[in-house]
Amino acid sequence: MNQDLPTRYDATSVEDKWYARWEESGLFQPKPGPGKPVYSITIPPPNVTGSLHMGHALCYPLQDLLGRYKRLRGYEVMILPGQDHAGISLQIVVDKLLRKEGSSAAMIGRDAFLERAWQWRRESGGTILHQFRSLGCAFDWSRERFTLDDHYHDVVLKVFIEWFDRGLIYRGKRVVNWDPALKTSVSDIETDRKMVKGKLYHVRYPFADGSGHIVIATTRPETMLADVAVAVHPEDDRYKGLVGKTLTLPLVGRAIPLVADEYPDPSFGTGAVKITPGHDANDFEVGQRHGLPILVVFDASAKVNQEGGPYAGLDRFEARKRIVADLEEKGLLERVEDHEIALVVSEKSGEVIEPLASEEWFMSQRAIADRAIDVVERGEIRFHPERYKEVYLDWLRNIRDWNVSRRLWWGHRIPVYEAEDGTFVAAMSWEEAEQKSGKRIVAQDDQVLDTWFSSGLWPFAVHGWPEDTDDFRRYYPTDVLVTARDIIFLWVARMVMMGLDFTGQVPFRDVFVYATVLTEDGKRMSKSLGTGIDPMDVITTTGADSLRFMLFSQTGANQDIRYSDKRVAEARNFCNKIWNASRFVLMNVDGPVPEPAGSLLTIDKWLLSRLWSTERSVREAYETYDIQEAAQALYRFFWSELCDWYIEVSKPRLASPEERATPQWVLLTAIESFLKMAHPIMPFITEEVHSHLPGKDHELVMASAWPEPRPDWHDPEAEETVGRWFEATRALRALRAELGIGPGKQADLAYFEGDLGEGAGIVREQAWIGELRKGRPSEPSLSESLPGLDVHLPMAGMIDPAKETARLEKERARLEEEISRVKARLSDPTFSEKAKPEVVEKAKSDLSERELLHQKVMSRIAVFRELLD
RNA sequence: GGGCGGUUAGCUCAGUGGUAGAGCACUUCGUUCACACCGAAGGGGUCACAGGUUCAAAUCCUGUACCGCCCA
Repeated sequence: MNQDLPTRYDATSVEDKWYARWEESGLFQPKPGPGKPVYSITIPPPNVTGSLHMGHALCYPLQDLLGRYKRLRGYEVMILPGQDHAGISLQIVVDKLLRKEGSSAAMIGRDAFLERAWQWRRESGGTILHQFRSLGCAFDWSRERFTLDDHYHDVVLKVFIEWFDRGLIYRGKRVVNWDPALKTSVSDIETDRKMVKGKLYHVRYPFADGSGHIVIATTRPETMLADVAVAVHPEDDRYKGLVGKTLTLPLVGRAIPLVADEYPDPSFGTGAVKITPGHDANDFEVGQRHGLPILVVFDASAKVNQEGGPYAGLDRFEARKRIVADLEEKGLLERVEDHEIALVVSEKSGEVIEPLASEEWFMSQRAIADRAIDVVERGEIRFHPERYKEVYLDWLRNIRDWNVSRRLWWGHRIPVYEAEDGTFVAAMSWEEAEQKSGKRIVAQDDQVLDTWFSSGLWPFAVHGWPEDTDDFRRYYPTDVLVTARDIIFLWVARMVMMGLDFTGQVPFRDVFVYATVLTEDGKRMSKSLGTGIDPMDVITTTGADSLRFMLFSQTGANQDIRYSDKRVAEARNFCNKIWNASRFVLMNVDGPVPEPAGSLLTIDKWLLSRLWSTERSVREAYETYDIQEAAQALYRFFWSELCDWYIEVSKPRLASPEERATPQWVLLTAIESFLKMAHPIMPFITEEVHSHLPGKDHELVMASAWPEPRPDWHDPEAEETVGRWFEATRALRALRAELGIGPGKQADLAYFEGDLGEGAGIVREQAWIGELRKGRPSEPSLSESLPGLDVHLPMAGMIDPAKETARLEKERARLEEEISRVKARLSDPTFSEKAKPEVVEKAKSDLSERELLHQKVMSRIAVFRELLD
C-alpha cells in the first residue's frame, strides 16, 4: 500500500480534507482537563469588508501556530475569531451599491440604509473568515463574534455611558481630519500622506497703524479667511518689539494680533506664521494657548461658507486661485516659490483631507493612560520585539484626547440624548434617558462611535462581560495579541487602557508585532498599485503550508518580510522532500516497530542526539516568537541531518533483514517527532504524512502530544565522532572530484591514517570507495589532512600537477595567514594575561594543529613540484 | 524637526566580545532502485564609513552617509 504513494506531494488535494477532519473531531474547541493550563487568544477582528491580503496570511496563521504549539504542549487552547463592523468601509461599499441602482443613502434614509448594510453583511461579509480556514487556522468558530452583535452593542453603550457619567467624554470643538467627500471625520490611520509639488506664498500683512508690514509664508492662502493671529518665535530678533501690535488681515480687514509662541520655526520662511485655529491642528493649539477665537470658513464639502464673504460658495481650490489673484492685485503677494507639501489624503475616498474644527465627542485620555504606561513599564505586558515598547510608551506619554464620533450611520450610534433644555444625558435607550434626566428628550445624537472604540473592548466584550461568565473567567486575560505595528496606538494602547479601566486586568500579557510583508523588490503591497499578491492564489496553486513556511521562515524580530514566488517554491520543495523521505521510510517498514533493546550504533545515537538538540531549539524558538529559528532548525534537521546523512548511511542496514529493525525504529521516531514539531508551521502536510505512519492512521497530529526526546539521547560524544566520519567522507569526495571521478562511480581504493573507529565502513560507502585501507599509500596519491586524520586517494589516472600545486598553494597561503594571525595574538603578553584561559588554550592548540597541517601541505607541494620539473 | 529600525556573499537574511554563517542564485559533475521540487563538489564577503573602548569589535560607545517606517 505504501508503495502506491505518488512521488510528488500534492498539497492542493489534501489540505481541505484535513481541515474538515479537524473540525469534525471537535479540535477547534478548547478541551478542559484537570490541571490543564489555559491558552487563549482573541484574534484581531478583520474588517467585515476585507478580503485576504498577505498581512492577514501572516497574522492569522501566526496565531494558529501559537495555538497549535500550545495544544501539543498540553494546553487548553481557545482562539476566538470574529469580525469588526468597519464603519466607513462598509458604508462606502453599500453607498456604491445604492448608487449603481440609481439610489443613495440620503434618498432611502437611515433605517433603510442600515437594513441594506445588514443584508450586505449577511450575504458577503463572511469571505475572509472562510479564507482563514483555507490557511489552516484552527479557530473556535462556535464562539465567533461580531462587533455589532446585540450583546456586543450593549457592552459598547455601557462603556460609553459609564465614561460619560464619569465626565471623561465631552463635546467640544477640535480640529479633525475631515473628509469632504464622505462628509465625516476619519482617523489618522485612515489617511495617507503623500509629497506633492506645491507653492509657498509669501504674503504681506500690514500693521493696523500703518507702520509697515510683516511677511508670512503659507502653503494654503485660502485659509487666511479664518486667520485670527500671526505668530513669531519669542526669541526671533527680527520681530523684537513688534509682538502685541495689531495687524489688518488682507482682503478681510479683520484686526488680528501679533503673538509670540514657541511654535513657529524661525529658520522656516520668514519665521512668521499665520494662525488659523479652525483649519490646522497646530494652529489650534497656538490658539488655545493665546485664547484666540476659532473660525471655520469651509462647510462639510470644503466649500467656502458664509464667513468667507465674497468668496462664499467657492470650492477651496478655486478660492485659493481667487485669493492669490486678489492679493497680487493689491500688491500684497511678495513672492511665490516652489515647495514640497505633505498632502494628507483620505484612504477611503482619495479626497484631500481638510483639517476642520468641528463639534465632536471627545474622550479624555490622560486619566486612563497612566495605568497603561505603568503595566508596560513594570513588564506586566511585554512587547516582542521589545523595541515597540518605546513606541507605545512614547505615544501614551504624549497622548491627546480621542475624537470618538463619526458622521456615519453604520456603527454604534452614540447613546447621548439631548433634553429640551439643551442638556445631554447618556443612556441605553430613549426611555432610560428620560428617566435618568427627568426631562423631556428631544433628540438622540445622530453620529456613531469610531470603530476603534468598539474594537478596543474586544478581548473582554466577546466573553459576555460585564456578566461574570465562565468564558470571561476562563479566557480573560488573553495570552497574546498578534498585531501589525501601525496600530500600536490606535488599537493596542486603547485595548490596554480600556481593559485596565473596566476589568482591572491587562487584556493580554504579550504583544507580538509581526513584520510587514513587502513585494519581492521591497515595495509596499497595494491593491491600487497592482503590487498585491492574493494569498488565495498561492494557496490554490501551491498550498497553504508552502505559503505559511515561506512567511514563517522569515518571521523573527525583523520589521519587513519580502514575499517571493521563488521562496514559495523553496517551501514547496521542502514539503516534497518531507513527503519523499517519509515515503522512502514507509517503503522500508512493514508495520509498527518496537524500540530495539540495546543495539544502537553510534550513527543511531548521533541522529537521536541531533533530534534532542533540535527539539530544544524549536521549543525555545516557539516560546520566544523566533519563528524563523524554529523553521530553520526543523529544515536543517530534516534535510541535512535526516535525509542527507542518516537515511543514506542506513540504506544498507535497511536492506538487511537482521539489521533493519534499529534504523527502522530510529527513522520512525525521528519522523514522528519531526512531524509534531513542524505541525504548527505546516499543519496539513504533517497531518497527511502522519496518517500514513504505521499504526497512526486513526490518530491526529493536531491532537497528539509534543515529542519528548529522552535526556540520555543527548550525546555530544556521538555527535563529535560521527561529525569526524562525515568530515572524512567529505574530504574523500572532494579528492574524487579533483580526480574527476563522478559521484556514484566507485573509486577502487583509498587510504586513511588515524582513527575512524566503527565509522570506516560508513566512510567507505558514503565516499563511494571500493576498499578503504588503513595506512599510507606507496603509490602517488592526492591527500587531505583533517585534525587527527589523513585521507589519501591514489591517482589512478591522469592528473594535472600544475592544477594540484595551485590548489595546495592556496591552502598553504590560507594556513600561513591563519598561523601568523594566531602567533601575533599569542605573542602579545597582554593577551595571555587578560584573556580567559580557555581562549588562550584554544589559540595554542589551534596554532599547533595548523602548523602540523602546514607541514603536510608543504610536503605534498614538494611532491607535485617534482612532477612538474 | 523628533522617534524607532536597517546597512554582513549576486539576492533574501541569521549572527550581541574570541579564526565570518544559512537558504537561494552561480560554476562543474551526476538519469546510484525516496525525491531532478534531487544528489555531490566548488567559487564568492577589508561585515556602509570614520573615530573610540578593549589583550581582542560584524558584535559595545560616539559621529557621518544612505535606506525604510512612525510621529510632528
